[in-house]
Amino acid sequence: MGRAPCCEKDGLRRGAWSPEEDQRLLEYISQNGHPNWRALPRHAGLLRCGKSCRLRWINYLRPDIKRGNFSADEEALIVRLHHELGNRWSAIAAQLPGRTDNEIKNVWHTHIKKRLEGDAAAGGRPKQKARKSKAAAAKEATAADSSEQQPFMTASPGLSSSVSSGVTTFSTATESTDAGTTSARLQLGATTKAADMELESFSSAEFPPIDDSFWSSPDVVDMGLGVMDQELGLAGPPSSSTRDEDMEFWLNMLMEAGDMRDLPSFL
DNA sequence: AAGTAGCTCAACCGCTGAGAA
DNA sequence: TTTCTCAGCGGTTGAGCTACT
Repeated sequence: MGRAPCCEKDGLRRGAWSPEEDQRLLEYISQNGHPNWRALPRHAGLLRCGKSCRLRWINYLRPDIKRGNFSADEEALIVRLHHELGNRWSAIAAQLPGRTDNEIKNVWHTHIKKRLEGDAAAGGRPKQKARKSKAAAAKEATAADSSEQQPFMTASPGLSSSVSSGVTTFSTATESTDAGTTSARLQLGATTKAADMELESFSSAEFPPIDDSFWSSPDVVDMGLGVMDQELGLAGPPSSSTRDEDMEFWLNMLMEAGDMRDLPSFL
């Protein structure tokens, strides 16, 4: 089967996008949408291939992209979803509103995976330098700005200690105070249709099929996230037994991170 | 202050599946 | 049914940045 080349290499720009290109793409899509990525750059006057435009839009320019570091509960959710779905980053991203598959993939490989491995190897706290790039700082600044614009984003000064007390791997010096901590939980109800389809179709010998109602059930929304509610005083009366079990679940998961294959028993 | 090593993340590459012809 | 085109996905890369020596 013949496959069209990604793009004609001749005359097309590659590499980092300039602000002008971003502006052009943004303006074009806001006016015309993106019915045809392949034709889009030509119509928009961009010397890029459609694929590049699509990636730039999805991973950076889309207005609903959430900036800033991943919160502890977002990371916890990623850990759980990765355990359930494997490297299906788009399916995982569908459960994290405002996050892209690329971003989640990067975070998994650069943060979460290392922490889990560190825990498994050292049986304790992973070593990670307290580093913060300019880009990350800028992102955080943007996140702080957007948190003012988006009421659902709640700063959580107490999060680091509270979460780390139960889930040691999710607390680092660089990521202790994130805006948007509760957004993932609050937006979980807004499961996208695509995600639903993904989850409907997901079924394997290793994992049982997941019912749609699973994702909207209070148990799931609370799983590993309810702790935050308590700390932040956001939730009603805690159901202590389930919350304790949740804590125990995450502890076990992270303690056993070296042997992730054994985890499906929690399902 | 300079050099080096390690980290982050935006972007690219190549493959797959779906839909149209 | 076969062929072709396209969008989307996951894996990988490398430039730029920061911490460390």
